[in-house]
Amino acid sequence: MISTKGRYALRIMIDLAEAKSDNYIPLKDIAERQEISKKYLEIIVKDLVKSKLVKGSSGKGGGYKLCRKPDEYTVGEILEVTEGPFASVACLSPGAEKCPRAGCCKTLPLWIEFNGMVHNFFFSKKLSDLIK
Amino acid sequence: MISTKGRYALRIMIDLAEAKSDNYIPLKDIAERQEISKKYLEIIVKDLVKSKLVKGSSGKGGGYKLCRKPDEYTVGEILEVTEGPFASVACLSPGAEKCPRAGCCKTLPLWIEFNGMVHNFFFSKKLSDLIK
DNA sequence: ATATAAACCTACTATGTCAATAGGTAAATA
DNA sequence: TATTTACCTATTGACATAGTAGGTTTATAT
Repeated sequence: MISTKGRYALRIMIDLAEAKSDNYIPLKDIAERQEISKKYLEIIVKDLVKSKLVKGSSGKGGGYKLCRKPDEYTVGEILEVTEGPFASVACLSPGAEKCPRAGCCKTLPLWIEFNGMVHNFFFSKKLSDLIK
Repeated sequence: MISTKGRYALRIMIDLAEAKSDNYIPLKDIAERQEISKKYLEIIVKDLVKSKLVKGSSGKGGGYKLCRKPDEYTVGEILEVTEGPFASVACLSPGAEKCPRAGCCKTLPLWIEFNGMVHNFFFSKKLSDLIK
């Protein structure tokens, strides 16, 4: 289940990618266009800034803009920044204590295969694929 | 993220599918083999019984057994019974109030495509594929 | 008949995550 | 210097997850 954080992050990125000018776009404008609380978007955009997906500029005339061209972002990296790494089951999440049953687990190969498929899906989609 | 309920349900089904005899298998045995609390498995197996995936028999000599052959179950139906329907985002879950932005949402096609892929993955895998 | 072993049933609980809200401070521009 | 914007810390209500606890009913073996 993709949470609102990831989905809203993607919408922020799309909104920025669709901007005609090279100016910084205030979050207030994005919030209005996307009909999402600006306060909540602040939390999300902070993750995007921290991960160098967007850059912010304070003060009058400030806002946010992309750091790269839309075809240089994958959907996967945008989602991972806000949702954490893709892991369909707990035992596959990075930093999980290794399961003592891993050697004999009949379901593990299924989760690994699923995880790989999900990863591949999102990392082969680009931000530019979602525009227009 | 697949929760323990779905994962344990799958392990119960695999355990039953691997039983040599046609006898009912007590949950106590499954719990010991799988190293999962029997009490918790009771909750999960109840869903499996309710959905006619397994049948139970009370009393001495009782337990659980499959209702069909292992190749007649899909992994998808087992997971859905315990986890609820697959829905990668809230707006695609059955019974969700329809989103007013659906018409112009740039991300919706992505979620629909992803959802379809996940659904197809799990419903084309059979229980018998996980054995041995 | 009766002891036993099993399913079946209802309720409770601790913990954590999600989806925000609230109220500020710092920075840059007009 | 007023205004606009990003940036920061803390808090909250609701819900889901992952169980635990203790009992009742049902069927079999002796």
